[in-house]
Amino acid sequence: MQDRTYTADAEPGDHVTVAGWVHEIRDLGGIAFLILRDTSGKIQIKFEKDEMDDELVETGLDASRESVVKVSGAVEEEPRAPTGVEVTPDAVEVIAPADPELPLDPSEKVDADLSTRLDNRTLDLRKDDVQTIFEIRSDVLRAVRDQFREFDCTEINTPKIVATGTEGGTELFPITYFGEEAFMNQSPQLFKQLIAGSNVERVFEIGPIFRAEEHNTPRHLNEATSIDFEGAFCDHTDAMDVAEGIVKASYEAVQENFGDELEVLDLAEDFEVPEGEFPRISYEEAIERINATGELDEQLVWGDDLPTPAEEALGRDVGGHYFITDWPSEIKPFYIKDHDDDPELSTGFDLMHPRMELVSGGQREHRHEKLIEGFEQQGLDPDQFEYYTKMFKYGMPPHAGFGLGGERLIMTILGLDNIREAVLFPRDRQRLSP
RNA sequence: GCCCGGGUGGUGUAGUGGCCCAUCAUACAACCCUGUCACGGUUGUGACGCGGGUUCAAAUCCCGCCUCGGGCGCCA
Repeated sequence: MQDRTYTADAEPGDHVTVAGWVHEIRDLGGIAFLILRDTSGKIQIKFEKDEMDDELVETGLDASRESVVKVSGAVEEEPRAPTGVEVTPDAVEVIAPADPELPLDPSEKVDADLSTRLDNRTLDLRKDDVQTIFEIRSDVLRAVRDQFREFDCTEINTPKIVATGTEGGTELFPITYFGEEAFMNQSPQLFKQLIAGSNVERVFEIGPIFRAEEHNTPRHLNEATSIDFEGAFCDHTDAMDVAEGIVKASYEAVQENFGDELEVLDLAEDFEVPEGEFPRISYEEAIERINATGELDEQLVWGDDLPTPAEEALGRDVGGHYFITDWPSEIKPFYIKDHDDDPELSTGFDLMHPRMELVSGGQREHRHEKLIEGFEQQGLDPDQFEYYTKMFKYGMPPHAGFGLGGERLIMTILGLDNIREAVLFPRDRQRLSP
């Protein structure tokens, strides 16, 4: 439709053809208004019954809500119209009628449950705030890519069908690959390391990860988008700098490109760009601070993983993004390097938002013998990972990286209650369709 | 995987054994209304997740199943 004008571009004095959905019809008697909605916004179409062709009026006013219509007419300035302009139609065509019984209400007079919304995502996305979530998601991913390029990174794509997992076989979705057992990849971890070890050196990937865990929470998905970084000749502090830069660039993009929308929409009321450097708190200090809050029933001791209430208590105490560094080696995976001067301490770090963990990263073990030892210590068979370990025999530089949960980033930026709000078609324990 | 709490018109809800051929909002239909902007008014349409049980009587109590939400563990 080359002759179609977006509703937002209709200027007084123009004769336009607009096309979109019937948002609402308000019939006042002698005069009636049809509100037509497209991706750019809404515009009012005026029907004066006594002064206009009966058939045209009937076609326009008989259209059910959410039908797709095409309207041609003169655009006039009209202070009484919601957008200051309205169209007096000379032609109306219903292109695709909608069943009057809608599975949810896109005009948002009545809320729908999340599961009803996800079952009818097309209609759900016709709401301004829902559409804006995904416009923002798109822009955040653009900003993330731009920022990685600032950091001299090359974007890569690694396989999602793999022969072995990253950390064993328990959380993987098994599939059949030409009669052989294979899995959906839970993380690009091993592949991105193999590329960082080439002279590409610094890489990032934005792609899906698959986890077969049967959790059912507002912050977990079985298919998620991972934002991964890996850099040769980087240590864990460099990786933290990159993670911090990526998160801040995301907030800045939202502020710059969607600041006005956030003001208007019922979305992200508490939005603010994080200021200053993210504090880097050692695991040991984190435990002390959590215990000092007195919010936990039991005191934490060295070696404990941090349970959800502990993370929340520390989040309230810190009041913004922060890193937890220097985790005990035993609770971090085999590919994370220990500190040279203390093998009990790892270079692993997490980047936390007060609500939840966003990033997990660290410096990697690049020494072949140590890597093999690590496999054995975690009860994994190094032979199964030979495609990975053998490349550590041919000059693997020190390197570091992280994985950032893409949906968690969007969720925390916008203050969404449920991570499913940040995915068009989420995959969770119960949902495989649509 | 474990532990809680739910499923009532198209949508969102009220309703803890009879007072309910089930409330309200929205939607839809009809009528009235010439400037609405969540238009307003009147009338009407439309529902107790599935199966079994208890009872004179079940949306309501019990059992099983399906399904949704939340918490925990673990994670991004």
